[in-house]
Amino acid sequence: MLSRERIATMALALLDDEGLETFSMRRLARRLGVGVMSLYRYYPSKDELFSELARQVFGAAPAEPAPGETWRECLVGLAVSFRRLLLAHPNALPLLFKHGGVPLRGRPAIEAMRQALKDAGLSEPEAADAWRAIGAYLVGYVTVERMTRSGASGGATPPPERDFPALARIAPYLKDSWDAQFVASLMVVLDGVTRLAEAGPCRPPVTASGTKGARSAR
Amino acid sequence: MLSRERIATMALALLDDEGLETFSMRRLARRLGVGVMSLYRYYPSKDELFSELARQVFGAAPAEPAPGETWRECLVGLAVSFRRLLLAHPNALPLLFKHGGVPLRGRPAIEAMRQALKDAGLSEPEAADAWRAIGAYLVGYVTVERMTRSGASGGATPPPERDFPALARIAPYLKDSWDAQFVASLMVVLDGVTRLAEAGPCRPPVTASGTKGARSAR
DNA sequence: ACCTGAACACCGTTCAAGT
DNA sequence: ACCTGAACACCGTTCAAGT
Repeated sequence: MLSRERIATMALALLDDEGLETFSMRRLARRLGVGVMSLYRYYPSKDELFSELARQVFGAAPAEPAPGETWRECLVGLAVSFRRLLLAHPNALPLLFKHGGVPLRGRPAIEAMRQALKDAGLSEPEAADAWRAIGAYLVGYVTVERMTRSGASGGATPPPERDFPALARIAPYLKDSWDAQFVASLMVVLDGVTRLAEAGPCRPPVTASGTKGARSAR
Repeated sequence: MLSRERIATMALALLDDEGLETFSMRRLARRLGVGVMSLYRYYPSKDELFSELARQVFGAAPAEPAPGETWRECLVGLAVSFRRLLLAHPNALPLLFKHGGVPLRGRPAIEAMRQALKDAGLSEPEAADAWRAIGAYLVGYVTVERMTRSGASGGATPPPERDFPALARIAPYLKDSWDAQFVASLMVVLDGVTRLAEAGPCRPPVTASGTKGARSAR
């Protein structure tokens, strides 16, 4: 018996196994042992199915900030969680963008991140700048990581799925260099946030003088 | 008369006009007024053609650092240039990753960036962390920008192609909010680099204590 | 209610010709 | 030398049936 859930589950498995490029409704149907058209009773199109997958992969309940954390610890925790979420199904990463109907803005983890920035003492516009810096870093790092790690495309790169403890012992996790470098470079970004915070809430906005020397591209 | 160049030029035009999703060898051939198979005399496969396009789009001569710039000005200039390069052909951005044979590492702009970081007083490993932070920020920001700007997919989003002067007057450029926010958040990252530089060359590496409180994703 | 085969308008690419 | 049509093994999706 077919169902939306059974289809979505198998679709995610197929995506993890074979990659986005070779995914097709016909292959999915073959795996489920049904005719292609049966799928269309449950999802009106491939796009709708992909939207569901995006929701399932990236809509996972985000980590709750632990009480008593500094804003920095909170941001590191959220960033690490987010990266693990993205890497859990590496082949689904492009779906985050194409089917971006995922409500990123309202999600608790995102709000927790904004709150952490406010706790750091940033004004509203400063927090927005910091938020974009961190968000772009996250997306960019994982994108580059996915594309660089073990060849250019496709192959299922099983993520380090083991749970790492909620408390301090993540040193072994840091042995893997991708993980370590992710955190190390994140520190650079967070140092920038620290500097913003230290400059106080009345820091003047960025002016043209700060961008002197920008040059045309070609 | 067909040629590698004529095919590549038309392919880029087709890509800019209609997006990556709907690009096909058959459509390209129709646009050139030839049979599909003629294309295969010049490019052995669609993948090879795409590699050529990636080289053409992202291999453009990068901006030279102006003499007398501070490292910060240099980095801002390079980042802005790189973003404009990526946005010049937004539909080609995915090619940068899929056909990443593009020699990013050896390119002058990249080396200039590394040099700017050394000028800031960073040690070799510090420069590597800072480099990854900036690089991930660039890729992430442009990726998010591309996916958010004017709907989810496809449509040709003509970039602001006007040349802006090499000297200070880039204030009008900053009127567009994507541009302004790109620079503003880049400042946060660069503030982090400044902090690294101020801490001196002997700053201890990131330790597990800095990542206390990281939590599992689900 | 639930599933499906045939058909349509597409793909990328091979191969054996055409000029 | 340069180009090509027919053919193969694929796509997503519509539509009119089958059970």
